[in-house]
Amino acid sequence: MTGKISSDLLRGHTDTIVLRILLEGDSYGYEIYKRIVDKSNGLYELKEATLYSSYRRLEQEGCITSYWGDETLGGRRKYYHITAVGADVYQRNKEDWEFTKSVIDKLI
Amino acid sequence: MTGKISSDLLRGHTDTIVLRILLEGDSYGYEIYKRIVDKSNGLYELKEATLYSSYRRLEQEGCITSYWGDETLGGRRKYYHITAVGADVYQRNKEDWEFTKSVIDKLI
DNA sequence: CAAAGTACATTGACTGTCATAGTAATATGA
DNA sequence: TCATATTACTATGACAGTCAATGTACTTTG
Repeated sequence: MTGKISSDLLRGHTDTIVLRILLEGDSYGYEIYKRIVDKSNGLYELKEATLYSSYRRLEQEGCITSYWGDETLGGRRKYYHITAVGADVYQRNKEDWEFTKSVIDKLI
Repeated sequence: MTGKISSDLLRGHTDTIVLRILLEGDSYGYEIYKRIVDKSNGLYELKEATLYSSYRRLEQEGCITSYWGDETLGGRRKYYHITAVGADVYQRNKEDWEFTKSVIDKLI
């Protein structure tokens, strides 16, 4: 057991995981990153670059919107908010995951 | 539910699935393809091109060996045989999959 | 005051999947 | 018989998600 997950097995789940976190409330990039590391007990080592490209993708698709926090001093934070579209996509992705799991289990 | 699996969710499983089939005995490219379609009730629509690149990869890594069948007439068949290395890799991949499943389930 | 942590972002490389195309033989059905 | 489907293998180039590397800039900690 390597203790980390190959990026090929992660592929395609990043967006869903981000949406999942945003369902619990608005959050910003770095915090989302931290939440994922925490939630997976440090086992899911997805990289910041991967997340930022996920944010861009999700925003382009209308799954999330963004706004700057009102921190007047210190690092500015870009907050993300999940849209109705995003919630739908999350649900669908979750179902796809359950389905995929069962098929892979049959084949492996 | 689309009824098919997105290629991002499949990614990384092809090799393991091929190894799984070869554990049951030698087989050739096109038959392996058919077996996978069958086993998944047509739900796992992986493409031939994907499989052939998997064969190449697996052979380069020493996971499988190949030999031509002795069909004197008709389409020649290239048979694949799993090696000890391949069996090891299969086991490891299977464990990785179980592990990945649990982490993704926690995050999704 | 240096180092670590927070917070955002870009670039270009890598890799697995797949669309497309091609070759060539056999079997089937009209 | 002739067209079509099926079997069987292969190469090429595009695409997309992940990530390593790198950068900026501010704050906190030792």
